[in-house]
Amino acid sequence: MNHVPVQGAQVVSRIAGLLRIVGRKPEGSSLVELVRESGLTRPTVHRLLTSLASEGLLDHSARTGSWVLGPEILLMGSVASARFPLEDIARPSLRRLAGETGESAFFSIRRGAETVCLLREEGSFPVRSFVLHEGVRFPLGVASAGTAILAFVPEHEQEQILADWPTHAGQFADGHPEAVVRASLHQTRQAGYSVNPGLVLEGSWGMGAAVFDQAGRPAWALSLTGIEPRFREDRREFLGRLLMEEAHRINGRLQPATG
Amino acid sequence: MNHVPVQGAQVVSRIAGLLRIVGRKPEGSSLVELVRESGLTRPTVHRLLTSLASEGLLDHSARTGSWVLGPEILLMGSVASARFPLEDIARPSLRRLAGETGESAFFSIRRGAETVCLLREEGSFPVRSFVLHEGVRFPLGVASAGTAILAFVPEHEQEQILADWPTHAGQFADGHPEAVVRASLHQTRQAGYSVNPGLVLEGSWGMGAAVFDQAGRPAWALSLTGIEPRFREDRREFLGRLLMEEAHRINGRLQPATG
DNA sequence: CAGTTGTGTCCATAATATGGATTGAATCGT
DNA sequence: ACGATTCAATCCATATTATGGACACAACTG
Repeated sequence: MNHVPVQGAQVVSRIAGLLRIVGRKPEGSSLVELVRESGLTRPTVHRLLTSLASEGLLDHSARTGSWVLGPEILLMGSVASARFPLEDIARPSLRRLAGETGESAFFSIRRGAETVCLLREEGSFPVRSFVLHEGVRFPLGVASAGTAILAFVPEHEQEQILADWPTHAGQFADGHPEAVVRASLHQTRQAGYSVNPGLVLEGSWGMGAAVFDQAGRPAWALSLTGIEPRFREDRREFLGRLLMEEAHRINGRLQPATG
Repeated sequence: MNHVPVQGAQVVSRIAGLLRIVGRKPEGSSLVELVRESGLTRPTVHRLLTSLASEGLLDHSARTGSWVLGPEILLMGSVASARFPLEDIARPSLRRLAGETGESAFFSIRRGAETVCLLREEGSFPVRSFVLHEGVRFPLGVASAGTAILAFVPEHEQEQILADWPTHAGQFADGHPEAVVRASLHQTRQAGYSVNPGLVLEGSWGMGAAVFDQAGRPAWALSLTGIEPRFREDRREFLGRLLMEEAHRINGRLQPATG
């Protein structure tokens, strides 16, 4: 949880943190889980959650006891997406990717030093990975989407992240030694697309391509995931070309996500 | 702003209020506007906005000075919509409605004693009303969507709202005397669809049909808007039938929005 | 260039959120 | 069947934290 409250109102920071955690999993989170992840005390978390729920920002499933994003978030999200017409712009590409490859296709956005999965389109192939779904966050440089984006970020920003790699990578530091990441970034710049050979979860492979905003910055990514046998050498070129083709169609059509 | 902070954390209530106000207009709101609408003092609003922006929940356009919903809202909205697959379920109906009628079509949700516009699909007819768009809220019973929903709400809830109609209707009380609303509700129950003969804005007509959730409650609505000549008597039956047909397709397919 | 309107910042004060402690409910293991 | 364990909910004295009056500044306006 590397969020530095900037000034004043740290309640805002706490609330935002809780919302983010709840928003990571569509099925929601339990109180203890939120206490653990947020680092706050139980009474505080409980009170904030209750208040947020009474405002409609969260929902509390009495049955399972889990907290999920509420209807007001849905409403606001609907308004926010007027500025980012993802369904219109990215969805068709995901449909084509999933359709032509059979794998599951994803659309992610860069948020600071993270990527967040925004859209998912299931493929037809019967074995599917559920590591990635809407709301899942990875540090930049981890997983195919984050690698595709980081590879095309300005060098000084890249170095900033790599300089303190273990901290940045957090729980993924083990499976992603700095040298491997650097090599992967280099490879990505060469090929134009990234390959994640099951580093996040063994056997669960992925490939990604960066999508650039109007200002030419890598702000989004398309990616595919599936099991290892579907990402063998001979198929990679085909998948990579497809990803880059679709990324190219979206390039420049989405506003930069400032902030 | 009829929001009663339930317990504890009233900052949450303030924050939620601000987010709601910002979320009413896709183009965002200015600081003064937010101060006026929220009833808070300027420094407080400013501090909260700044904090919210630093968390990515809002964006601050330095150029226009207006505050808009930020990328984090988009992300969370994307996750929340996994629970309410509006694009999959409601969008096709809107496309058909707009396509077959030429008018603009809308999908709204009931939130407590309000309706909130969630989706908009522009029609082809060259004169279009922009009274209704994503994020716009009306008191239940005002505008065609709110009338369609209120008409099928359990009678005691209906009476609860009508009992204190002027307060509930707020700025719309003038154009919507209680007697007119009662008649309109009755009419809606008879026909199955609602008609708003330009009560919100003269010349801007609308028609709506309620959509019921799995529990059989009127929780959503489809509606059409356009100018008066397009809603003359002879065309209303056609539009009403179309609305009800599409509403019927969606009925029961959307979860109830608890809270 | 004085008047107006809107934005941004400071800081003493008071109000508000905090969290340790307690109780209650539910699930588990033997 | 029952103590042990885990999780949820609530209370309330305390001090941390948000508050808003006052001030400063910038951008228009007539």
